[in-house]
Amino acid sequence: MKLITRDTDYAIRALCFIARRQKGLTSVSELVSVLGIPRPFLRKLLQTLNKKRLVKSYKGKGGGFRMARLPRKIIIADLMRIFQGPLKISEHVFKNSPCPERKVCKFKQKLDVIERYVVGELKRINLESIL
Amino acid sequence: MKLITRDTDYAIRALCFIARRQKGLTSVSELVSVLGIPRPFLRKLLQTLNKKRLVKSYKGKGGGFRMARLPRKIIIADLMRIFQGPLKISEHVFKNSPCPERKVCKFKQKLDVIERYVVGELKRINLESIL
DNA sequence: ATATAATGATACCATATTAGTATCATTTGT
DNA sequence: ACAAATGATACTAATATGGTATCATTATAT
Ligand code: FES
Ligand code: FES
Repeated sequence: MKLITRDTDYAIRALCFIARRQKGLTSVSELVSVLGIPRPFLRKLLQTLNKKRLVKSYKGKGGGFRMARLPRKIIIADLMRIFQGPLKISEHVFKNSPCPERKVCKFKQKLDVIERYVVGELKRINLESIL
Repeated sequence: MKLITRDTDYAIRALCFIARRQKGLTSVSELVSVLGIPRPFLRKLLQTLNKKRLVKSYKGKGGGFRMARLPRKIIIADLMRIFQGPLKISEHVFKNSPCPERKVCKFKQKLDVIERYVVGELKRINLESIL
């Protein structure tokens, strides 16, 4: 029952580090030495963060990454969607097709309530609030 | 981000069916034909439910399963623990050892709040309430 | 120009978890 | 004795997660 996968977790730590540096770039090498995250994995994460425009990358010697927006505009729920897909916790399933009873299922209804709360909270957590 | 695995899901459906039958036993064959769950898988689930004393099994011809306690005493959180292990959603991890910063980490603190809510709610859902 | 140090793109591999099967033993009613 | 049920247990398949490897591209410094 893991809400946060390692992708997301690592990405958050990397972003925290980058965000704290007000000016200038942060290279993968630096992040690796500080955070201890496996280099190729971290590189992959940063590349997707770049594609998704959460950071801006600069190639070439002296290059690296900087934030592409204010930390308070970086929402944990968005990071989770990027690395983990849609924020859904309550899909009853019937051999890979959605359960036919889902419209009336009381259990699903209760899970939906939980889901709404969880997703709501995750949308409220931004990078600034955990710096 | 799946809260409920298929084990648990199937188990709940099976229990619902068994619980609705006030008197007498329910066999795996019957459950299979009604619920469409793969037979050996369902058998495995019911065997663990029996070991955990949520149902009582009867062997031999004409045998099957019945509830071992009132539906309202069957708690979803317990089922999840049985099939999915401890109810934890917020473990920051650092290459398989727990993260050293977890005591002061603001993100973890926020996840803890979410976790307490979720687990609290899951403990409140019982079989009766979803019949 | 060229060497170097950085990221981009992509494909691949390893491990763990989840989902499902198979087989044989045991019990019980007829 | 036989048939119909569960018990125990080991195995296999599929998927998701975590991590590597490789080569291409870009920018800087000399
Ligand atoms: S949605 Fe199918 S039984 Fe709940
Ligand atoms: S508990 Fe380690 S960074 Fe949050």
